[in-house]
Amino acid sequence: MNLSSRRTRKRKDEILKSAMRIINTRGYEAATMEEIAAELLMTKGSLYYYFKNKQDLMYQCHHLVLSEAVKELEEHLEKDQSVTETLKNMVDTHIYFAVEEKETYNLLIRPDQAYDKEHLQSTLDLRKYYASLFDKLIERGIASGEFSIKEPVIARMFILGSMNWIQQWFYPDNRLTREQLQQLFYEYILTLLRGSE
Amino acid sequence: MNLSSRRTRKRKDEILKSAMRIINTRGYEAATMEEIAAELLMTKGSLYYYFKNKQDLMYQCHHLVLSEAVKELEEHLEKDQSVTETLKNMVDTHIYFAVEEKETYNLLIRPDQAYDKEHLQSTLDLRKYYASLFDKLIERGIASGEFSIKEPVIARMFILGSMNWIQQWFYPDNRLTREQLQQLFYEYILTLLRGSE
Amino acid sequence: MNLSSRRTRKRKDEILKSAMRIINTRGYEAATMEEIAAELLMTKGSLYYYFKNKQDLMYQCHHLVLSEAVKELEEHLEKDQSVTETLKNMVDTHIYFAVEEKETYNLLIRPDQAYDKEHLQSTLDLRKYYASLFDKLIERGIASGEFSIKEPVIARMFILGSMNWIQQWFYPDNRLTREQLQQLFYEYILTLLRGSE
Amino acid sequence: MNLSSRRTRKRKDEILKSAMRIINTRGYEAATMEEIAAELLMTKGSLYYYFKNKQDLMYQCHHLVLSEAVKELEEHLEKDQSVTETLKNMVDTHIYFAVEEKETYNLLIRPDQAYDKEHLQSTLDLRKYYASLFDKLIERGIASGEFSIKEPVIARMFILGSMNWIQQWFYPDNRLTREQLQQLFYEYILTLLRGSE
DNA sequence: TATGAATGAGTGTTCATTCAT
DNA sequence: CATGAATGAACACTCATTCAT
Repeated sequence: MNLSSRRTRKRKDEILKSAMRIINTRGYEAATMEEIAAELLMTKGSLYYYFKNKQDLMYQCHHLVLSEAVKELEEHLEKDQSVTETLKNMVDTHIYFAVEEKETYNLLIRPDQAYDKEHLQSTLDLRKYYASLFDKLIERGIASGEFSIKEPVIARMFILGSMNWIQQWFYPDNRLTREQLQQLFYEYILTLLRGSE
Repeated sequence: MNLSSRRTRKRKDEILKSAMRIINTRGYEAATMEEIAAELLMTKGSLYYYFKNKQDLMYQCHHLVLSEAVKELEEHLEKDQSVTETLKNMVDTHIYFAVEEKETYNLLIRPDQAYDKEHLQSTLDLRKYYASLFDKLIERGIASGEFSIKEPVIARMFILGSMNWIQQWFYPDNRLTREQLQQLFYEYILTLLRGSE
Repeated sequence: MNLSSRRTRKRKDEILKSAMRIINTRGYEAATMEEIAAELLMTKGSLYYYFKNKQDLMYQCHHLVLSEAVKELEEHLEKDQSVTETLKNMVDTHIYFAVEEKETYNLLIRPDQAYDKEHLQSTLDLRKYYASLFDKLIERGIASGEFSIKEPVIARMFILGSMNWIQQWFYPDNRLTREQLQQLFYEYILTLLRGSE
Repeated sequence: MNLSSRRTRKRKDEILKSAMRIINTRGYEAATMEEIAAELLMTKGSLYYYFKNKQDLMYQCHHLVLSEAVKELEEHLEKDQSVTETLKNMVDTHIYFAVEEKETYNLLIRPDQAYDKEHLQSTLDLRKYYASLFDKLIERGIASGEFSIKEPVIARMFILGSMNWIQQWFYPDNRLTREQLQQLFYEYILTLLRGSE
């Protein structure tokens, strides 16, 4: 990769960061190209040098965050740790992204309305893969006898849902820090997966 | 209440029903006054006779559904049943609304952006009250020794989140009916609330 | 047709007239919705109450003029006149429209770029029908022995082309009025169609 | 002329050729600097080293083609041939350019909108000169008694118009090749110019 | 009550043009 | 010479909102 394309890459990333800030503040549809540009002291038109259109920009934001999260989860799964330790790490990661990246992360409520067919498929695929990483962990726990849960896939939906919803209500303060929240959710999930008896 | 105002009330309700259908199909921001009116064979302008503006219409939709759900929950709590039976009923109700009313119900992601101060406060208050009904049940379970859960309020967030998220992924089919889903979620929640030991 | 829809129809026609003026001055692509609206002391947005989009407005302009011309030609053909008299009338009509309606008429150079599939087909069909009216006349002349021309369809192209081009160069003044032009062109065309011997 | 300016000249010509291709495909207004540059594996900005602006580039395209056609016509006129032979040659040339160069050639419908005063005057002058070459031929025919036509200048307009319009409808195929078209048009024009008696 | 009509602020997008490097 | 990057004016189109009738 040459110098120029590296610079372009860097600028693109700056724009993505800026866009994410706006998206996480205003929401997907309310985020305007104008505002995103303004944050970077650019003009609307300049964005179109880097991104084909708004949808493209949005998609790349979404994809970037999701990819980073996926990478972290994969690393946790590959490490040689106990199932519970891995669970703690994965819960930490998921909650971290849910809290820090809010909208950009995972709460794009209507990808079918925001994206065209191609972008949509790619997004759904990545989400599915993301979810499958949690399935893998749960299966591992079941295999080792540590977990005992009915309908593990639905349970995974249950668990991810509870974590995704965090963005709706959680604002870190001294009464409840993110770390405490992560610990609590880990314990709830563990209780759930271990089963009642 | 005289005849004329009773007619107005009826018409208002029709509009609300129509608006809900649109909102649940298109989403909050994508729902246009035009489309809502069209469903009723009215014209855009006429809506403004009944509702001050779009925000007002949206708010009343939201409020109506939430109020109905609240009423059901209150009835479950008042009935003379065991804690677990009450839990099952409340879970059923919540999931029912989450699935059937989707967007109108509870997934207005950014009430702070959609509503002005007055409407916002009222909405947040109602939500808080709604949540408190679940808290009440949990406390009852703890008092009776049936439940054992750390930080019950956070746990309630956990539980409601997992149910709210259902709308994001669940489409009823023969592999998983709403009834089965309600049963499974009830069991998960029970496991969680009973605690591990 | 009720009063209201008659009023709408009238307003639509006013807009079409205004649009034609702009189109005939500025050209198809250079004509902006803004300018068309301004001429009517309306705002851009209002145009969209009457027409789906710019393409729709343009198409209806085009279609209106073409239809009027077609009607006139049909009338000429139906009248009980000699072939040469009919020819004179048809030439008069064609040149009249070409001069007075310029762009709107027939010089939409790239209908394939301006229109979507549906509008395009309809336009091409109408043009084809328009041309066929001249073919009909020529055939009549050939049948009666008054005309003698090789490849009559190509000859019709030749003739219509020469008339269409008039808009490119003709501005009526005292050296050459439209009536004189119509007479001259009629004679040229007659000479051509009668053949050399 | 030094080496450097010769190179510039060559590059300029390449750009003109490329631009013509685009213009003849997309049309005058739809042709973008971006696309023209892309065909040459250049960037938009570079075009401005060779041409002052888009108008300048367009003008030079137009001028180049027109000049080439003028040169050919002049050669035909200078050759020692019969009037009819010269006519055939000139018709061949005109139709050749009309078909092959389409838009670039002669169908720049609104030079007054595309060009500023200077470029416009120059364009109109060249066109006038171009037309005068046909006038010269017609006069020659009249002088020799071979042609008999009323208002020869208007007739020349008639003839050129019919040929210019060819681009609007003609796509060469086996039912009608360009050569056949050229022959037919020559015969039509000859018939016309010879007059009826 | 209801509507037809109009408005105007906003939004995404395009594209010729400029200029430092 | 060439380019990457940025600009800004223009444009089509949307939609909540208003108001006379």
